[in-house]
Amino acid sequence: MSSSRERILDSFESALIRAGERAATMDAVAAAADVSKGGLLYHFPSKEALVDGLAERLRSLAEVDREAMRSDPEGAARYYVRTSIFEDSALDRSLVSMARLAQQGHPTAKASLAEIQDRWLDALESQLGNRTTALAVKLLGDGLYYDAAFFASAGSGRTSAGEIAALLDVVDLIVHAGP
Amino acid sequence: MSSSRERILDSFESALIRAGERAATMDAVAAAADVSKGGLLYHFPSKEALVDGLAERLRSLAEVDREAMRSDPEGAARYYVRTSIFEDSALDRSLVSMARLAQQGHPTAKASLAEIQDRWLDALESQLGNRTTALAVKLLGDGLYYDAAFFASAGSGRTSAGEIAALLDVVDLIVHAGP
DNA sequence: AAAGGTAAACCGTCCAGCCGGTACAGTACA
DNA sequence: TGTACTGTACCGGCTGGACGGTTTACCTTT
Repeated sequence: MSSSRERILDSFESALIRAGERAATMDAVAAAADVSKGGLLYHFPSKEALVDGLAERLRSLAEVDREAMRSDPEGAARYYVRTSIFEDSALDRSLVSMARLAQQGHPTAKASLAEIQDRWLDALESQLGNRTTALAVKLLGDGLYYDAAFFASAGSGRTSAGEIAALLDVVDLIVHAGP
Repeated sequence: MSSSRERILDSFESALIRAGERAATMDAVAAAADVSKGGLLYHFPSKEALVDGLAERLRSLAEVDREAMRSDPEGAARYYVRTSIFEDSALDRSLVSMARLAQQGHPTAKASLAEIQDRWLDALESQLGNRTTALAVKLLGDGLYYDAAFFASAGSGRTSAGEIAALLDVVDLIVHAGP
């Protein structure tokens, strides 16, 4: 079985995604992780520590993703939009849960997300050679991502595979038009 | 002075935008609206009623905006992206505050937002005559909007006016390429 | 015009319950 | 013997909501 520490972080993420920050209480997380409250506080002495743990995990996952984006055979732009459909990957979950915290005004979460966003934009720009093109591609992906994150539990799969394919054509159009 | 009812709704919005759902307590809203807690509960007998009040206001603001979009001289696509920069309008505030609630898993807020999103997409599609083009334009605007909503209090004006202008060129490109 | 009535628009306080966190004694296992 | 917990009991602070007044505005009736 995975370590208690990881299980706790997973449970914290799940609670955040499913029901928001308010429902992600220490008691709820401990119960979901099959750990006593004392056990939870042994690993993470405060809720802030729990958030820090999540932020660190997100940072490393995002770094791996940026590397994958850089070396994707279809190019960074297509990669970014293609992977912007919410498919419940470790990165997706980490990102959405951090977004939930950021929306509550949590400073650590906000800073963590802002940093990651900037790095993604930089990575796109360095490959596409153009700030506007990079921004347009990123925004398109972000729109897709946020919509999915918002309505994840509602109408599942609001954007179909066919629509994504068509959208990728639009991405090609934007990228090729760039100087 | 504006009516207590409107002032309460405004205060509720402000609290949600500035500090998230958790900080938007009944006490805080009452204090900000310069009304006693009893007075607040007179107008809105529960927190749910407060959300309903916000949802209704959002619905009517969104309807006005769709009408403006339909008849904009520059076209619906440009209008949508142009107005996706968060500029603290009544609609912006209403939308962001409802998004905060939706992120907390609030059913009314989720449904309200989902409905509005669909209508916007329909309005874009009916003018652009193409689903994919409409979706691309909408996602671009959504990305812009969500980013702004997330980092509103952080780096103010993360997307400059010049970048918006360049982005609007990209919008033209997408729209003209459509069949 | 004075008196009386009434309903809407509030005020201030109290309460049960939940939340994060503390404290600590005990336990399984390597 | 130390590490990694469990379980329980507890606390202060905050939250949504209930509730019983009180003020204000506007009629009627006399």
